[in-house]
Amino acid sequence: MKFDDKIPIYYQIKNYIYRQIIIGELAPGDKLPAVRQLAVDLTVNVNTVQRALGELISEKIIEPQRGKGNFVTEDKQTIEKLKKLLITDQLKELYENLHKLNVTDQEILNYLQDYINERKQVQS
Amino acid sequence: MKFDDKIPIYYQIKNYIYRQIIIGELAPGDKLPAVRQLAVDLTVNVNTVQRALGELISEKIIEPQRGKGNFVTEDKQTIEKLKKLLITDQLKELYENLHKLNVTDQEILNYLQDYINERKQVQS
Amino acid sequence: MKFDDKIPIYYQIKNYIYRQIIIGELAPGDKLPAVRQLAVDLTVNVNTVQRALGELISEKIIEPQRGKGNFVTEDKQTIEKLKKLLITDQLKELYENLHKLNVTDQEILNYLQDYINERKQVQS
Amino acid sequence: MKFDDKIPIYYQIKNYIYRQIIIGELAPGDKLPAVRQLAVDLTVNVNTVQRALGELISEKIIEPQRGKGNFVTEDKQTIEKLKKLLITDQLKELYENLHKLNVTDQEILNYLQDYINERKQVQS
DNA sequence: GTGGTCTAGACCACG
DNA sequence: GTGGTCTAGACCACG
Repeated sequence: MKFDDKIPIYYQIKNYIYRQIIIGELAPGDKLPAVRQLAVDLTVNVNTVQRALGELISEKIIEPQRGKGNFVTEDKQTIEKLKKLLITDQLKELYENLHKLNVTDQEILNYLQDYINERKQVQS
Repeated sequence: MKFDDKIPIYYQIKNYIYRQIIIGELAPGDKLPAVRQLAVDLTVNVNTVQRALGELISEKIIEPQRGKGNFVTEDKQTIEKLKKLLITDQLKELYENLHKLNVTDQEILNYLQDYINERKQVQS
Repeated sequence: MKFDDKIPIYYQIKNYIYRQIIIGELAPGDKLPAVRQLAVDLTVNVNTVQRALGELISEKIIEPQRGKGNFVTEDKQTIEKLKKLLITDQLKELYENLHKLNVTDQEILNYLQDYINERKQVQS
Repeated sequence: MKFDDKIPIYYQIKNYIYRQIIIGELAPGDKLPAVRQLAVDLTVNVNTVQRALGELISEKIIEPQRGKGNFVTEDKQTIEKLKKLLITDQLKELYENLHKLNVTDQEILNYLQDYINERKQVQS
């Protein structure tokens, strides 16, 4: 995994795990890879992983079981809320950043439509 | 100005100045506020402002004139390119982040449309 | 049983058994539940129970009999002393912690009286 | 400072700072000693202090100012609530632990009164 | 000088 | 094997 060096790594790991849960790669009740395994997979230090997991635990996204590992919350509502929150955060950021550049609502939609079309063409 | 404490402040200042230039708040050839003034306005340390300006200078977005201050580039094409780059970066980030959450192209557009509509309603 | 995750579980199990003995749930000479049974009851690993019992044995609170199990000491004085010790430890901890918050002797008593009164009202 | 080796050090540091704030040793708006200074004073590692402070920050008890240090919240209500919470937690723990030993409400009060009297005598 | 983040490595409680 | 905590030491952003 590549990290953006402008943002704390533990923070990017949090977002990575958020995503795994939302797309179902990690289902409710699933055990996360061992902390040390995650550290190897992500080529970061164990403590950095711990920091990310620590925050996820305090957010009730994952639940630790002593000596067994960390598990994705069984509460599907929590996950559903998380998904909506992440999506809205993204939309909000795009919207506000483009508005600060004096781009109008309609232009934002057009730009996005164009962007998507271009990606399709490149792809095909 | 509020800063996101996950991202270096000097970096956020750079983006702030990019925006001022793109929306014409700072026109080509305009003199930027004095470094010390910017530091006061942004409630930030002078060194931090200097670091942001240093990078803008090496990117040719602004040009220093000895003893006079810093001036926005006269090259309108550079500014136009900058604007496109910033917009595309935003779109790309939204698009990729939502795709990582398994949101389809059409859904992205719908979500954005919904988001914009909701904002309008709140506003009015 | 719920465990405080800031304190070693074996330590909390020790206190749990202390209590069972003091309130007579486990009388002098009584056989303790089998280690494996305790582990199930407390939803804890057998090793953890063993560690707690090991310390209780070295404190002469319980006595192991080869192949038969562990038995509560017959020495009632030992139990009586244990009770006084536990109570005094509790009082000492309360007293010292509140004194560190600059609460006076009289205030401690008042606070406790108030606390007890409130509990009664909630109950009734 | 002496630490109880059954409880995480970072947790004991949190409580230590809680106390300093409640007794006014650290007043609202006061700057805390530098992280590295605290580490020296408490003879623990800087990271351990950081962990304690990190939690105090997320609890809004202290506020970090980038590059300047950490400051006690100016919100006296937050501090007042904290004090009440700490006292109630102590009372609750005493009460519940003694009740588990079958000590009655009246006995708890008597024991505490006796304990306080004894301490006075020893002192004088 | 001040806090924030990270790495490397260790030891412990628990399963 | 698994996570939790801690130490020692480093580098960076910011003041």
